[in-house]
Amino acid sequence: MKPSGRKIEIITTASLLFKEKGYSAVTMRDIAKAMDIKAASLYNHIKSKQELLSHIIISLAEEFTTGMKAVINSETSSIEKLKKLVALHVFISSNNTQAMASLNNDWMHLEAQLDYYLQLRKDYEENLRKIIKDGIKNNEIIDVNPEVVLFSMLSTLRSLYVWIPKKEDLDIEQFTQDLTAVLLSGIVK
Amino acid sequence: MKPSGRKIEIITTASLLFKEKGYSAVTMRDIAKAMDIKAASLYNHIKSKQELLSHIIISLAEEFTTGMKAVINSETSSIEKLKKLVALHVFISSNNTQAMASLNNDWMHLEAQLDYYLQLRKDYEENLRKIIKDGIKNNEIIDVNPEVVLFSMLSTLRSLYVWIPKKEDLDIEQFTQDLTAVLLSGIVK
DNA sequence: GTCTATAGCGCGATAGAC
DNA sequence: GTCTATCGCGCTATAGAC
Repeated sequence: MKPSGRKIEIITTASLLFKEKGYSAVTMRDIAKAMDIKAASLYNHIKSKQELLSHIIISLAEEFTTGMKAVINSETSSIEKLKKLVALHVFISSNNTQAMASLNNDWMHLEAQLDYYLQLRKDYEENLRKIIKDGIKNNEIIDVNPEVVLFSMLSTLRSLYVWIPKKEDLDIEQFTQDLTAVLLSGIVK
Repeated sequence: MKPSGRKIEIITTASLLFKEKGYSAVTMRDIAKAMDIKAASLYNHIKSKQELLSHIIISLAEEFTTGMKAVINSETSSIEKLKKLVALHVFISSNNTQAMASLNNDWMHLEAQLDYYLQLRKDYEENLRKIIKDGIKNNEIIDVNPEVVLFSMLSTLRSLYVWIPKKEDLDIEQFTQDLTAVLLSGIVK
């Protein structure tokens, strides 16, 4: 059930504003003004402000879930899986820089879909944790607390949306390579 | 001008709620309710809601600035400076887990002090960038895009406040060591 | 599909009693 | 130092004209 036409425009505009100020600080009047219409007109296309947030966050979260499934089902080494995940995050983040902000910062304002979101998030983390632990068992990854590795990787991957749009003319291929190298092999010579 | 007594309690309560829902979604009535008083009573101790946010963010930002100055003035290798910065972030974050949330997520709602905050933040990043670039020149750090290193480190360090309180009985010493190892030397065996 | 008008509510903040 | 009462405003959302 992909929304279309005017509704897409509203969602896109909302994402942009949610990124700047956060869901709670953005009003329907702000969204309308950015589209040069009146706030009441928005309701001809959408049901509520909450519906906007919900659509933005859930569709992105499901995209990550789909990507994670593909990685898990690919029969490669743990390190190779981590490399695929870095690429997945760079890909999704660079194509959804605004929506990623809501996913990261406004999920707590979800209402009906909050539990579903939390489940997707928990499953994603659990899958990543398993990849890391398997890598340690396989002797592919150093024997350090897997929680520290999980935290460090996820923090960086979740912040990509802030960083990517700041760098003009970013070569995504090159960037993915550099980031993978730094995350996996560190920076010490 | 350290605030004292009841004012401290208000700031502490506000930090806690700001972390849960963000500045804009927290009302003065929420803060008052958490303290078992009425919203109007808060104004006997503070000037405005904005004053709360401003105090929380600016005092923390200045703490980071002070820490960064000490690191820069310490005459050691670039790698040693990075290690000190990891320890600085772990130290400040573990002692201010709530306030760190506002620093990271609600700075855009600052009014009078927004420009000052942005300056502190810019200076901090600039100082870290210089440490990294010097490390590359010195042959201490691998020759990769310094922006990627800057981004990756800062993302992880800025997320510590989310992660630290989730781990009960965290051994801060051990954690700092593990995190430093992962950030500097990577995870590949 | 957009408008004007407005309902119904909650917000930050103030006044003044105790 | 906390209270009750309230001001003035902005919010989401709806009703109904065009």
